[in-house]
Amino acid sequence: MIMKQTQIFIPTLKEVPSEAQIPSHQLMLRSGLVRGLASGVFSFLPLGYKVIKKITELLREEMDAIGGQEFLLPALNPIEIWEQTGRVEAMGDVMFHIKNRPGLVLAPTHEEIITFHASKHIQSYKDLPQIWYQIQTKFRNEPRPKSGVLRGRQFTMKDAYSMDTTWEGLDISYQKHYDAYCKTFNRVGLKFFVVGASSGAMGGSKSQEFMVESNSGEDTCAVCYDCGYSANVEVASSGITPVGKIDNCPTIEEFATPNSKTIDDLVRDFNLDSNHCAKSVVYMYDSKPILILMRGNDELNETKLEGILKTNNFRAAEGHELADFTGANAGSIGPVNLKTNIRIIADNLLKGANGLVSGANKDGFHFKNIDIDIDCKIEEYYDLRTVVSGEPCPNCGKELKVVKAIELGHIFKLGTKYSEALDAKFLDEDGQEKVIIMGSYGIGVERVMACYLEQNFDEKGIIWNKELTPYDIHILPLNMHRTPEVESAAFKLYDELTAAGFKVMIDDRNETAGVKFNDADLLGFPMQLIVGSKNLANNQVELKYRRSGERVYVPINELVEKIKNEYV
RNA sequence: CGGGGCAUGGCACAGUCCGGUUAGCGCGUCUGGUUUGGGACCAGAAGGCCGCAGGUUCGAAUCCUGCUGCCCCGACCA
Repeated sequence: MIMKQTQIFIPTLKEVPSEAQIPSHQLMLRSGLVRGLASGVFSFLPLGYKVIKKITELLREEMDAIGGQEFLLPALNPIEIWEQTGRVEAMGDVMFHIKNRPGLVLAPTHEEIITFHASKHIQSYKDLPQIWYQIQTKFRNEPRPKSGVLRGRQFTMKDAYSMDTTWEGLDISYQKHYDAYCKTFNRVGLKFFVVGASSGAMGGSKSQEFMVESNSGEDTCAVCYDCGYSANVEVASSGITPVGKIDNCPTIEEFATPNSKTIDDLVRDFNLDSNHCAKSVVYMYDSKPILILMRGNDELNETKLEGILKTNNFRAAEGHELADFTGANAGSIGPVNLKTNIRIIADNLLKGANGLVSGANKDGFHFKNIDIDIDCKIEEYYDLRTVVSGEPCPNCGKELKVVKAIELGHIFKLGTKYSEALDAKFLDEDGQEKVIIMGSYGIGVERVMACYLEQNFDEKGIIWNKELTPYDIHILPLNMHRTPEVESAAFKLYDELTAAGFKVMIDDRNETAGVKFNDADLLGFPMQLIVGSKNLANNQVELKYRRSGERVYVPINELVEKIKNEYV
């Protein structure tokens, strides 16, 4: 069948539907790739499904290349298997439960099912290692679906699982996936970076996330594009210079600050350097107070604090608690002259600092010329602050960028959590029974598409590349319906290009040139072939490259060869 | 789950505060004609139980109550 635009279902929209907030969602709707069906649930229309199929094919190629074997596991799962690993409880409300068949749940991921099958059939070390993967629909009852296809209740995931006999084997399998993921995302044409991550409810040891920088993202990461350092801002550090000592600093002295409640007030009223204004924040943990001393303009990172306190059971102290423990209200609290004996920790940047200004624990008064070594009782110094954009990279010293990011893929060293729970064992060379050592590796298929769109569009519409585009070439015959020579030339080119292996769509609609140009730019296939009577008179057609906008006039008999050479 | 916003032809919106014949505009769609290299013009047309259910009223898109759905912020997020 000839791919005539009049016969292909591509419901484009001139205006942006009000429900779409982010570029990828707007573009998907406007160019007729998807339609929303319910919150977090989407239908893929023919053009969008072509893109999905291209992504999944690419994923298959890269998974097969590392020895992966494709499965198709059911989305409908017996709850018993999930109970054995304790994840019914761990997943909580995220897992959909079937109401009129209480023994069944909808799978939010597939570690359990893979391990179940492994436990039945993997018997010997000779059966290992294995890499099993699938591309399948997942169901998660997200509390708040958002950002179009980025966070849905139903989505497609390429999930892979490795099974090894040893931890060294797991390292190898993990590295294979790491490399395969880099290759995949490079082929797709995404700018991405990798960050270390916590494994959360998945269990296991090491895990890394593949991230794409985007304002639509839900994670915040610090990235250095020079040396490749990257980390979630929850754990990121920077190479910023400590406050340090100044020479000939006078001794500590109290002074009245009646109108200075905040660091900014102090800086303004007394012409101070905010870096020398030490900020004190008081937290309560396990019913005990702790005073945290930081540079005045720094923000406390609660994830880091959680690591230090070894509990997530903490909160900022309330007003009356501040007065009870320190002797002053917020705005005049400091590490010196505290009413009660409380634990004090400080940020690394303050180590050895002097000349500091901080609250006097007496409303309306501060101390100046504080020497932290002489005047304070700091129990320990830690990295407590949140990294800010522009600070030096802790690795190479170049500028660090703090960016929002979308999580595209996640790789885990699972270990034996699932194989132990589901009794997936094998006999080793010595006849010893051992537990299979597993890894788990996921990529969100729709997210690949959305991330690509977030990175590849302009005011006119989408800019597809060869790897993902639904069609390679868009033929735009102008005034085709009244100029037979245009029509015959356009269809002849269609045949030749198709025969040469390209996916071609021909805009045979009876529309004006402007309409065709604008729709072609919106749909964004890499090349547009404009066939008009003027150029045809010179035996030429116009070739427009969507990404650069460049147009060249090509003799018809050279066209196929030219495209073959260029489009690789 | 907490907070906020929205719901009127396919899309984007006005009308709602202050109730009153046939609910309006732009885009899109259909018909005819004129156009024809960047969303063209003229003429005509189709398409709405104004989210759903109750209530108030002589009369409800408009006021009241309940419900549902969608979007945003937060919480949450293998």
